[in-house]
Amino acid sequence: MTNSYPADARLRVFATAASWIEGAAVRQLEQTLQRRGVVAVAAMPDLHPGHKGPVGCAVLADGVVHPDIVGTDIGCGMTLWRLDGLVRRLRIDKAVRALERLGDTDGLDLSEAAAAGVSADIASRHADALGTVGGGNHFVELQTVERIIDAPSCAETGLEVGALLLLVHSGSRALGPEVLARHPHAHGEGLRLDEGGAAYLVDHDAAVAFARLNRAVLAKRAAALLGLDGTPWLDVPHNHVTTDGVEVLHRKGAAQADLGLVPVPGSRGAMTYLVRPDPDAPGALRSIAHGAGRKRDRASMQGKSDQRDRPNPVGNRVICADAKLAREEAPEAYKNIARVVADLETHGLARTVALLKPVVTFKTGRA
DNA sequence: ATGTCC
Repeated sequence: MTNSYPADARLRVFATAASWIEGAAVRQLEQTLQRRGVVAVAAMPDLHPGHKGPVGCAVLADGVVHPDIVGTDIGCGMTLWRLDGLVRRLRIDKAVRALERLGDTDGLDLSEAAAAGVSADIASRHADALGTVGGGNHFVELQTVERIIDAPSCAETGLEVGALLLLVHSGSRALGPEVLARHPHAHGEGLRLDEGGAAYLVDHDAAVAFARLNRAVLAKRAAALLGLDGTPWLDVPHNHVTTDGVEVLHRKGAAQADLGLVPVPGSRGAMTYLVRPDPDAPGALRSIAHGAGRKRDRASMQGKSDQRDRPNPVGNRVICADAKLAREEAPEAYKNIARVVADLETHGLARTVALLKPVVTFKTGRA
């Protein structure tokens, strides 16, 4: 059964019938099209309902910024680091014990804040948050290259089967909600760039920088705990605003597609697809899907098994001391990532470069 | 998503 999407020339939905999209998300798309200044919306195959609008879309507006499209987790995104190790030489139990200590937050090094474009004010007020994963769908994951799909691209980057990688999904922690609250806006009306929108964007950009630094600190800590040298490779936000001063491009759970390769993770029990986006794909607003997308909301997962010890096709170890969170984030709460990426390929938005397999997933060390 | 309900 296919969804019926709003008949609106401004809307493109990059999903086939195979990627089931909840009716509530489609209705939210309709509301998004009614917001002031919206000139185009690109919906991705991982689209699902969110708090103030659908997650998994890019929204282009003319002269107006809508802080509640981006929401609280300003700057959230994915960072991929390369590690100088091979999975066949990895001692899994030792790696699990090492990554369990990601929950400790003692002795964080703030020396890199200034170089990363984070002000001393923010760095000092949010020092305790720096290098912390957070909750929800955030994670740090040790991965290995499982399969090469695009051999020339992998040869070009030196990516080989069995290599180890770190994928970090996190955001601006408490800074994002603080920025959102500091810029009151009417739902649907947003803020014109010349009446408060520009001021929001200054604070927003600081949160984006803080989120990026937070991911880098997390990756650096994880590499150090594993005793492996790590090299930053990719950093791709999927919850933010970019603007040329007139057109305002919001991404809400949609990865930026003009920064090079993008890691598109499935659930904690599924592969991550490393893809090469086409930044000029017509109608896609320089964006692609940011993950598998939820197919079941968090509340509906309670009362089910947390699946922490259930074997999954990937066989990764999961560190998650919080049973409630483990249930919410169970693999069956998410769509099929292979299907989502197939939809991206069908529509010419991206090509798969390699499949990355989770080895150890860190969610949270505390309940 | 959130030093998430003190």
